Amino acid sequence: MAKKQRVAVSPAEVCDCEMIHADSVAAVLEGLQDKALLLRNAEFFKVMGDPTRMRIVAALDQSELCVCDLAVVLDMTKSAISHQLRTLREANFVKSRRDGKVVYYSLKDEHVRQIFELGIEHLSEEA
Amino acid sequence: MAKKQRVAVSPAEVCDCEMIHADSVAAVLEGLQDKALLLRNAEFFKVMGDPTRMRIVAALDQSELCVCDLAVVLDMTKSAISHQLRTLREANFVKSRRDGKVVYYSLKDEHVRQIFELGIEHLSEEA
DNA sequence: TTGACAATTGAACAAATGCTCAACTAACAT
DNA sequence: ATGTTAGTTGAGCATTTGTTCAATTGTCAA
Repeated sequence: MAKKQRVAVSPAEVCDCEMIHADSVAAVLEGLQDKALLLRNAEFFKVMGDPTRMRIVAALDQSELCVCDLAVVLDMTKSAISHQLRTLREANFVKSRRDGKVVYYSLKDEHVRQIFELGIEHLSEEA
Repeated sequence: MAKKQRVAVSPAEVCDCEMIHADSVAAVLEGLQDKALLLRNAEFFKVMGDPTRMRIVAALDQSELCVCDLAVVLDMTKSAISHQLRTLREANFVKSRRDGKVVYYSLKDEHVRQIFELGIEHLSEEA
């Protein structure tokens, strides 16, 4: 009984429908990850969820490269690449080091490499 | 020598910069995954890269649920949920079964569960 | 058949996003 | 100092995207 009170407000007040399976809903609400954590997780996947950023990660997965090299590899302008590198940097996907006029980028950690490669693996299996 | 010809066109023609490290570029181009594969990979991550879809996946990771239940759990309208379920269905993230008026959704395979949970793990470690 | 409810769908609208272009900074060579 | 090249940045623009709202379909019960 006490458990049921976990659903604090009446469903009718917060959404446009009745609660069909009160038990399931209560159980899921109980075990569900923290909303903030899930949002951060979405944010993480979102970074990889862009064609250009995905290709940059794939390229850096092989070798450290400068912005110019990346522009050649992806066949895009330095500006476009640089904008996306900013996003990747802010999301902690890549790190950079400067040597003279040239800025070299590389993947930040195994973490990123692991997720990227797992995605590739799964797609390869499906085929 | 022959290897170098892999870069078919002059860099100046396809982007706005000179090639700084011809060797690195050639090597990366050589080993880089097929572009189409990378785009499909980006598409895959993109699906998880939305807060609502992420939360739906998290909820279904715990239990099969109907649209109404999901609406209560996420505190959103059935319509909004249904739209996102469509995206998830088309991307093969979830499957559905109908029982009378009610449609139940669940995660399609281990694949999805594995990637989702790997993301969560990594975020948890960082903290 | 009629009414009720679960779910889906399409149009519309606001917000977010990625690229281009031009201007700018940083570092080096002359 | 001046010029050159690598890289960054901000504004502008077109595209994509997520939610809302209203209308519609599907299923069951009376």
